[in-house]
Amino acid sequence: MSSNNTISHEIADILRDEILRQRYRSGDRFPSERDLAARFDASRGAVREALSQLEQLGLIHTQPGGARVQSVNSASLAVLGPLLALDDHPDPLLVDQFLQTFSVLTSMTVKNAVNAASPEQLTQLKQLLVELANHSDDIEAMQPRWREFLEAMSTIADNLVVRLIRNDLKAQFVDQMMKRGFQPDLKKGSTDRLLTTLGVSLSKRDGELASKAMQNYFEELRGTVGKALRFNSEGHRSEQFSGA
Amino acid sequence: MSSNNTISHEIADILRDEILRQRYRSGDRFPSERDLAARFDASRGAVREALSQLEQLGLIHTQPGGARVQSVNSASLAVLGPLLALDDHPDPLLVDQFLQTFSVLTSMTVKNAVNAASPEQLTQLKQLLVELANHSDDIEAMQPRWREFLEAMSTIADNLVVRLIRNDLKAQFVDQMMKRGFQPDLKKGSTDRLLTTLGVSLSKRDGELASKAMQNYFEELRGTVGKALRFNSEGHRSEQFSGA
DNA sequence: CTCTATATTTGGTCTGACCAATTTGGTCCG
DNA sequence: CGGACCAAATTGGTCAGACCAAATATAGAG
Repeated sequence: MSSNNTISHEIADILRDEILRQRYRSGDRFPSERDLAARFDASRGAVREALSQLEQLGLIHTQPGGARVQSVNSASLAVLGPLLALDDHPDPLLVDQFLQTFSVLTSMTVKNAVNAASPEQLTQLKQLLVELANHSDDIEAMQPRWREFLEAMSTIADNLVVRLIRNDLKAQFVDQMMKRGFQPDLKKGSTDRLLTTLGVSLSKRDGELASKAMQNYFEELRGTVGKALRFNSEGHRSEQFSGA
Repeated sequence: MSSNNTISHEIADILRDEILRQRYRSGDRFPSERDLAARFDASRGAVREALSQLEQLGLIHTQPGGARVQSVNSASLAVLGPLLALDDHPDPLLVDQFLQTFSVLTSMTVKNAVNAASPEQLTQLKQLLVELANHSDDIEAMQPRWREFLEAMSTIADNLVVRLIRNDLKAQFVDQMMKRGFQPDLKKGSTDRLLTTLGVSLSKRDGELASKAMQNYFEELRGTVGKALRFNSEGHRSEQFSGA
C-alpha cells in the first residue's frame, strides 16, 4: 500500500506487518540489522532505513546493543492504516472505533466552522451544500463533493491539531475503504435530512445544531457499516491489545 | 528534545525545525543529500536516515531526481510536539486548539468508559477518585493520579484509535508543558466540582453526565490557560497555515 | 553459585562506488 | 524568436567493506 517501490520501504512494510501481527512479543529483541540484511538479501543501509521508519512509527526502539519491539498501544497513529489493512476484512471493532472518533472530531470541526465562518465563506458552504443536494442520488458523485465540503469546513475551522489528526485518519482509513470498494449503504433519507439540517444551521449560524446533525449522521453510519462488516466477515481478528 | 544523541537524529531535528519555521516554501526543492552531507559534515548514509524520518513525518517527499518540501497541513500528527517547541513561548492559539481537541477525545473516552465499565472496574475508578479528592490541595500530587485515572478510563473504554491519538498528543504536548513547568492555575472549586460530578456519574452509570462534566472542566481550563499564555508571551508567532 | 574480566555481537557512522530516473542545459529546427 | 528534442550533469537508491563504541554474552576466578 504505502510502498514506494523502493527496497527499504518494502522491507519496512513487511517488518511492520509482522510486528502488527504480533509475531514478536512486546519487549522482544528484534533481529539484528545484519541478519535482516541477509534475510532480505539487501544491504545493511537499506535495512537501516527501514528500521528508521519503524522507529518513527513507535514500533521498535533501537539502541546500541540491539533493537527491541514496543507495544502497539504505544505506537504512533500512523500504524492505524496498516493495522486495518492486515486482513482481507477489516476488524469491525476497529472500524467502529474509527468512525466514533472521526465523528466527534468532525462534529467539532463543523461546529467551529459554522460559528466562525465569514459571510463569504457561508455562501461558499451553502453553494457546496446545493451541489451535494443536486447529486444526492449518485453516491459516487457525492464522494468528491463531500470531500470538498469537509475540506472547506476544515479550512474555516482552522484547527491545525484536528487537521493533522484527520490527515492521518483519512489517509489511512478512508482511502482504505475506497480501495476495497466499500459502499456504506445508507438510506437516502438520512443523507437528505443531514443536508437539510446543515443548510438550516448555516442560515441560523447555529454551530451546535450542525454538530448534532453530523453526530446523528455518523451514528447511523456506524450502525449500517457495522452491520455490513459483520455480515461479510467470517474470519475476523479479535486480538487483545492490553497493558500500556 | 527527541534527539537520540545520534547524528542522524540531530540532523533530522534541525531540518525538521527549519521546515516547520517555513524556511522552505511548500513545493520547494529540498537540498540534495550530498549537499546536506557536506553541510553537516556527515556521511550520506546518516543524512539519508534523517530524510527518511522527515518523510515519515510527511514533511518532505523524496523521488529520484530530488526531494520536495510538503505543506505542514499535510504532515503527520507527530509534528505537533516540535511545532509547539519551536519557540520559548508556545503559540496560544495552537495550545487552545490542542486543549479543545483533547477535550472532545477525553470526554468521549470518559463517556464510553463509564458506560462500559464492569462492577470491579467501577469500584477501581471510585477508588482512584477518592485518591484524587484526598490530594485536591496539592496540584503536584494530583498530577500522577490524574494520569492514572485517565489511563484507567482509556483502558476501560478500549478504543485503540483514540488511544493512539492520545499517545501522540500526550507525548508531544503534556510533556512539553511539564518540561516548561507550566501550571494551569485552576480554581480549586472547579476541580472539586468535577470530582464530585464524576463520582455521581459513576454511581449512576451515567456516561453522558461524566462526559459533560469533563467538557465543562476543559472549558474552564482553556480559559485560564489562554489567559496565562497571553500574559507571559510578548513575541508570539502568528504564521498562517493555509491551503491543502 | 556469584561476580568479574574478556570476547563477541550490535548499532552508528564513514568512504567510495554504481545504477537508473530525473532534471538541466544547450542545440537544432520551424 | 519560440518550441521541441537530445545529451550531460544531478540526484536518489543501493551496495560493499570497514571501523568504533556501547551493550551483551561468555568464560573464568573466587
